[in-house]
Amino acid sequence: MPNPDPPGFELPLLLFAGFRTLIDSLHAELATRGHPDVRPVHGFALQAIGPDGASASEIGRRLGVSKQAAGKTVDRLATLGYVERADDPADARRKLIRLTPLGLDMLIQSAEIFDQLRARWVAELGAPLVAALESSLRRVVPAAGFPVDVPGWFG
Amino acid sequence: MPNPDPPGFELPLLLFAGFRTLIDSLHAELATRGHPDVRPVHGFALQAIGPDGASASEIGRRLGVSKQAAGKTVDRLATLGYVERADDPADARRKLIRLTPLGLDMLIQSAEIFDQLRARWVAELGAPLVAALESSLRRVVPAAGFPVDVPGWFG
DNA sequence: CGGTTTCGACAACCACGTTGACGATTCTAG
DNA sequence: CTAGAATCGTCAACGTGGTTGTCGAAACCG
Repeated sequence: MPNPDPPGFELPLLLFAGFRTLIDSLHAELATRGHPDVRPVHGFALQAIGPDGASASEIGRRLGVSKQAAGKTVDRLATLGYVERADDPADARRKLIRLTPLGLDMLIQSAEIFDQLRARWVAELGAPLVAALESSLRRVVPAAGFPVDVPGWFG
Repeated sequence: MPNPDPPGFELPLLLFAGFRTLIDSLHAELATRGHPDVRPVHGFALQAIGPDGASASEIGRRLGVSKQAAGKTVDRLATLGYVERADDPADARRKLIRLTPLGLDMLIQSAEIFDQLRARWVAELGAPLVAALESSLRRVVPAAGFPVDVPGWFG
């Protein structure tokens, strides 16, 4: 019977707390920069759309959710003014989802804030420890590019 | 303008992916051990209840959610057979939520599986790297005991 | 050309969270 | 001791993010 010190349940808690800390800080900062209404889910969706745009089905695929769920998220993002739908001239079925300038700004700001947050960790822990943390995690998580399926994991 | 390598947005992704990996593995394994229907949220709730039991309001406080939300979760847990409600002899308002043998078993199995999963990381990375990962995170996350408020973070 | 696939939308549903309100009970001051 | 305040659990209404199933329209392909 394994009984290591510390107990195994601390590891997931720490990982989640670290993730949460970063996301919460990101959105607190985004709120002060003109993006008060954006939620974590929206940030991931905006990332999935990217500067080149994508169809709703494609977004769903990248996010690991159904096209219907992606469509709903796009609806909300459109309401918030972060994306717009345009007809695809090459395929009358598709609607191309594109970032508005506001959406693009949000993406740019997020990248900047994330860099600052990482820098804060470097200031706290030193560059080697942060690098070790990243490389350790890279080795232990199953290979997944950006399109990591984040939503819905709780349900 | 900070432009470190790797970019800052990789860090939260890695943390989340690490967390996700552990939780997914946990529940895949739990499913093979007689707990197929339990969800991540339920595991946290069971932890919040603990072997000594707790009131619904107390569970909500530990989880960082409203007492109403905690009550709903308790409902589902009771339906699944993981907890039972008992009148508190000392306070007619309270209902004491206690783990059933099934709920206690789930908690015990979870601890065991988490230990095994951590051991797997140790086998992959070596004990020093895993320890460094944990101690780094401990330093960088705001102090929070077990009752880390996990649910609802996405909404 | 016709069968199959894909796209986006609609509906119904579920899980999990929120506020606000409520009676019942307990705590606490005066 | 009793009146007011706080707490407990529950109910109702709602929001958000997910699911499946269905559907017509359009595109793809043998």
